[in-house]
Amino acid sequence: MPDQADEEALSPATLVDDLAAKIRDLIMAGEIPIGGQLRQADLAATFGVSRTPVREAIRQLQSGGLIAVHPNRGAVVRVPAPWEVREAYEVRAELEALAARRAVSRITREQLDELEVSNREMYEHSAAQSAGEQAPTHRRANDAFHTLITEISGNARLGRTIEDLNGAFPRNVSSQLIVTDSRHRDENFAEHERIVAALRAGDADAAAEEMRVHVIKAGDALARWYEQRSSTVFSG
Amino acid sequence: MPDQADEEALSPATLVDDLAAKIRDLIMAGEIPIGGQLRQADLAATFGVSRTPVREAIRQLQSGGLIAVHPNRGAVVRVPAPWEVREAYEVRAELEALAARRAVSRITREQLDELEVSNREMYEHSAAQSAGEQAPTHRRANDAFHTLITEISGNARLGRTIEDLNGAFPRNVSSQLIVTDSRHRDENFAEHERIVAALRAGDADAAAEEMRVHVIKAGDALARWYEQRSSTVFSG
DNA sequence: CATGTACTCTTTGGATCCAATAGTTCGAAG
DNA sequence: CTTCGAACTATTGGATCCAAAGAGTACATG
Repeated sequence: MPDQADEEALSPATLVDDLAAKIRDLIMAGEIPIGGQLRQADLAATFGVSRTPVREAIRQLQSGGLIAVHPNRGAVVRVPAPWEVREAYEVRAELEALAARRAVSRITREQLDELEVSNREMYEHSAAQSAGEQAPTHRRANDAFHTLITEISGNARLGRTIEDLNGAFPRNVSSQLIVTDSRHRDENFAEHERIVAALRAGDADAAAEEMRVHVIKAGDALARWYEQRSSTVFSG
Repeated sequence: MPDQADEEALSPATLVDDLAAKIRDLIMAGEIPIGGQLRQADLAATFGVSRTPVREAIRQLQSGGLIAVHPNRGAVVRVPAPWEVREAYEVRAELEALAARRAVSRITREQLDELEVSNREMYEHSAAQSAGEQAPTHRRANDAFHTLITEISGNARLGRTIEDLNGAFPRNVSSQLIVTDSRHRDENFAEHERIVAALRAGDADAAAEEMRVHVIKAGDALARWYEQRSSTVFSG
C-alpha cells in the first residue's frame, strides 16, 4: 500500500515508465544477457514506438546502475564485478536486518503463517522442478518472502532502497542458483525458517541477525557465480 | 577513488549527465523552490540546448525521487511529507552507522585528525556567519565530514546508497537549519565530536550508535522543518 | 606480408516538428 | 449571480530528420 501510494506520488504510470519496466524485465529474465547491447532501434521496433521514449527509458534505467551507457557507444547490461555484488549485498543485509527488526513488533499471526506457508511452497515447488527452467516462478516466490517482511516493517523508503539494490544486478542468475544447487536450496529454506522462528519468538536481535547472515550468504553465492562465469560471459 | 571508478564504469560524463547534475544543483541550492515547476523549454533555454537532452536529464532525476513527473503536466520539485523524511533518515542512519562501524578498523591517525579539524572549522565558520546566507559552504563542510567516513568504510555501494538517500530531498533547508539555529549548531558539533572520539577509541559499537542517533536527530529536525513550512510552501 | 591510413557503415545524440492533453478563461444559460 | 460548457492556450510527449562519432574493413604502401 505504501508502495502504491509512493509510485502514485512519484510518477503516475506513463509510457516511458512502462518501457523502462519492460526493458528491466527483459534484462532480469536474462533475455538480454549480461554484457549484451541495448540497441535503441531494436527496442523501439520491439515495442512499436519511436526511439525517443526508448532513450528516455534507458536514461531512467541508467540511474539504477543496471545498465552502463558509453557515450556514442550505446548502453550495455553491466557485468558486475564480484566485489560489487558483495558490497551491495552487505548493504542489503544491513537493510533487510533492519526490516526484520522492525517487523518483529508489527507482524501478526496470520502474516507469520503466510511467511511459513510461502516458504514451504517455494521449497517444494523448486524441489519438484529441480534443474527445470521455471526459475522466474521461484524467484517471484523468494522475492515475496522478503518483500512481505519489508512491507510489514512499515518503512516504504526502506523497501524502495532494498529494491533499488536488487535492481542493480540481473537476478535470473541468483534464482538459477537456488533451483540448480540442492544444497543451496536446502540452506535457503532452513534460513528462512529460522528467520520466521525468530520473528515468531519476538526476538528482534535474533531476527535481524538471522536475516543478515542469510542475505550475506546469498550475496556470497551470487558473487561466486559471477567469479566463475565472468570470464566466459563475453565469449558466449 | 572507488567512486570515480564507479562513475567511470557506469557512465563516462556526457552532456545529459552534466545537465542532470546542473538541474539537481539548482534544486539543491533552492534556486528552484520546493514544489516549483521544471519547464523543459526554460531549462533548455537556460543551458543553451534543445529540449531533448533536458527531457532525458529529467527522466534521470525522476529515478532519484527528487522530482515528480505528472503526465502531460510536467515535472515539479517534490515536497516531501515529514514522514517520508523520517523514513529516509532512519534508513540513512542505519547505513551511516554501518559506515562508521566499518571505518573503525580502517581509519588512520591522519584521517581522525582531518575529521576533527574539518568539524571544528565547520563550527567556527558557521558560528561566524550566523544567520548569514553562506549556508551552501556549511553544507559542503558538513557533507565532507560524512562523506569522508563513508569513504573510509571502503564500501562504494554504501556511499552511493547514502548519496541517493540524501539526493531525494532538497538539502538547502537542512543546512539553513544548522546555520540559523545556534542550539542545533552546537549539538551538531558535539555529536560529530563524539563520533570522532568513538572512532579514535576504536569502539565500533559506540561509533555506530553515536552516528545513528546523530543522523536520526538531523532527520527529526529536517522533518519538523517540513512540518512547519509545508503549509506555507505553496503560497510562497 | 604486415602495418597504417582512409573510408564506410552502423549507431547514438541533438534539434525540430507536429499531435495530444490538461488547465484556464470566457461566455452563455439557468 | 452562479454554474456548466466549450474553445483557446501553454506545455508536454512522440516521431522524424540530420549531424557526429566510433568501429570495422579494405586498400595501399613500405
